[in-house]
Amino acid sequence: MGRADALKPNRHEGGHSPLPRAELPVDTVSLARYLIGKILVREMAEGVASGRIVETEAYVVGDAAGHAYRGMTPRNRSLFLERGHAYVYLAYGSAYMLNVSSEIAGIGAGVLIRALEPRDGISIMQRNRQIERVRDLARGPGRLATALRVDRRLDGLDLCREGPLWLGRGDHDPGEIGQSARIGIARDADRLLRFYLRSSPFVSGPRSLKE
DNA sequence: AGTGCGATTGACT
DNA sequence: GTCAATCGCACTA
Repeated sequence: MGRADALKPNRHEGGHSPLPRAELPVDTVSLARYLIGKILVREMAEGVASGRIVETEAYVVGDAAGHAYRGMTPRNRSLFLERGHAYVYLAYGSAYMLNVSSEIAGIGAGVLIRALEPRDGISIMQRNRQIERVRDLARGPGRLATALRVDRRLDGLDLCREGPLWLGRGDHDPGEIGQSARIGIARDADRLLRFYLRSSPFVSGPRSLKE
C-alpha cells in the first residue's frame, strides 16, 4: 500500500464512519448475528487495514463457557462495559481474541469475532501474518488479531468511535447466515451460538459444523 | 506460592 | 487427520 492510501483511509464505501451504539442490538445473540457483514477497521501508523466480519460467536449471560461466568476479574472487566467495547485476551499463551461487549454496563457478555474477509490494507496484514494467502490472513480469531495487530493494549476500547479500532457499516446485504455450535469449548458446547456467512470461504472451522 | 487449564495455531503423520 | 507449544490468569491453600 502506498502513501496516498494511508492519507485517505476512509475513502471506501461502508467503512467511513463508526456504527452508532444506538444501532447495536441490545442482546448478545442479536449482536452476534448483526455483526456479520459489518466492517472492522484497524488504523495503524503504517496505514489502515480492514475486513468484513464473516464469523462470530455469542457468549451470553449465564453461559458457562463465557469468561464473565464467575463474575468480574482484572482480565475480563471490559466484558462488563456497555455494548460496543473491545474485550481482548490472550488464549493458549499465544493467540489474542477480540470480542465486542454486548449488554448494558455492568452485565458481562460478549461476541467473539472469529473471522474476516480482508478488505483494505491487505499488504499490511500479509506483513503482520508473514503469509501471502489472502484466504488465511484472518480466518480464525487468533489469526485475525495477528493480521490487525490486536493485543491487550486495545482492551476496553470503544469500537463505536473513530480510533485505532472501530466497527463500520457493511456495504450491502451480506447474504445467508448459518448457525452452529461454537468451536473449541467444553462447557455449554451444544448451544447454537456461532454465526457465519454461508457463502464465505473466509470462515474458519471444520466443514462438519457448517450445517 | 503453586497448579491446571484453555473461546488456537502451525507443524506434522 | 493428530498433537504439542505456550503463558496469563483464576483458583486453591
